[in-house]
Amino acid sequence: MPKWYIEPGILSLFEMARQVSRPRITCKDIEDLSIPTEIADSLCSCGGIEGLVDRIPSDDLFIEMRGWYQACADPVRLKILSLLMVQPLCVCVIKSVVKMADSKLSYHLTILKKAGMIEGYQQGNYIIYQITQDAKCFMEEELRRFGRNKR
Amino acid sequence: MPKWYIEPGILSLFEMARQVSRPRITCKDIEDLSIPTEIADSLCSCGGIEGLVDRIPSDDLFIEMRGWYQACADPVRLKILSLLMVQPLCVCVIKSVVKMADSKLSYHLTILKKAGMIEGYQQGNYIIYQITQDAKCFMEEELRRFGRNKR
DNA sequence: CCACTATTTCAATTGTATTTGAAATAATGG
DNA sequence: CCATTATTTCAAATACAATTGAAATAGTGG
Repeated sequence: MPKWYIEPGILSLFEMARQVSRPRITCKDIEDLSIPTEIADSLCSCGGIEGLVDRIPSDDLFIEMRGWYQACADPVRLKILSLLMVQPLCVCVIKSVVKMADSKLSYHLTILKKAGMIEGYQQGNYIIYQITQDAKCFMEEELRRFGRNKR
Repeated sequence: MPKWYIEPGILSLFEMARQVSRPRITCKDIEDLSIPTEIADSLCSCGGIEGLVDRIPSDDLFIEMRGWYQACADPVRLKILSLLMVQPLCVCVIKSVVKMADSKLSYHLTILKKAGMIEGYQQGNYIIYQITQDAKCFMEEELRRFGRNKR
């Protein structure tokens, strides 16, 4: 379990600092920034700026995540992913649903492929795309989340 | 439960079509596209192109989802979200972690705010940002997913 | 090998997101 | 009201992603 993982429902340090009488601990790396007491105190009890940084993932992970969300940041691509959740499809069927120029569709398919969200195999003249396991899990979860919010 | 929701683990129509002897049903909206038998059959049993479209969410939902992922599609913004999962923070503390020009940071904060992922309240001279409940749930789930994949 | 279809690649253009630095706003304390 | 600090806004410049149409690739069937 990575050190930055926070169990849902656990009282955050900030919430604790709010409830406890102000201890006014001073941490070396925050004493030069003059910040509100409430923030300063709870920041101190998690180890100051350093402690804060220790509790978050590495920059590399954020870069990896960025790639995934970037691929999702387009309604056409999300639609393609949803279509492929129903069943694997060849490009021409996807095209007949999303209705766009071949090269444009191919561009979006390439982006999804590079992000590891879909994969294609050739069958005769056709290329059949299917959604990857990772993307399927992600989309199931996300459609649930968004479906809940709006009816 | 929306009609496009698919219970995880259920045999997809595609998988079923694979196992059943080929029925060669013809649907009006796919008979003009000449596509591989395997695809055609399972596509028919889900109602052809029309049936396929019925099983996916509306374009509006994809547009809404796009907004969310677009906001996530940046390592700095993901880092800010992670920081705010530890505790609410004022801009100057965030700045001392992500180390960038004020206006740049403010730009990214605005994007997260517009996406409904963070919200800020003023406290004296400072503005304190906190992560919203929706964004917190999302990030917890997502950090779990990405944390699992790569150690 | 040829003609045909499905799909991708490429280079040029267009469009959108990000960065930058300067100026504006807003709260504070004197 | 003034000077100070924290933060945002704005317009111009830069960088990056998406669109377009033409050309290339790759499989099929004759």
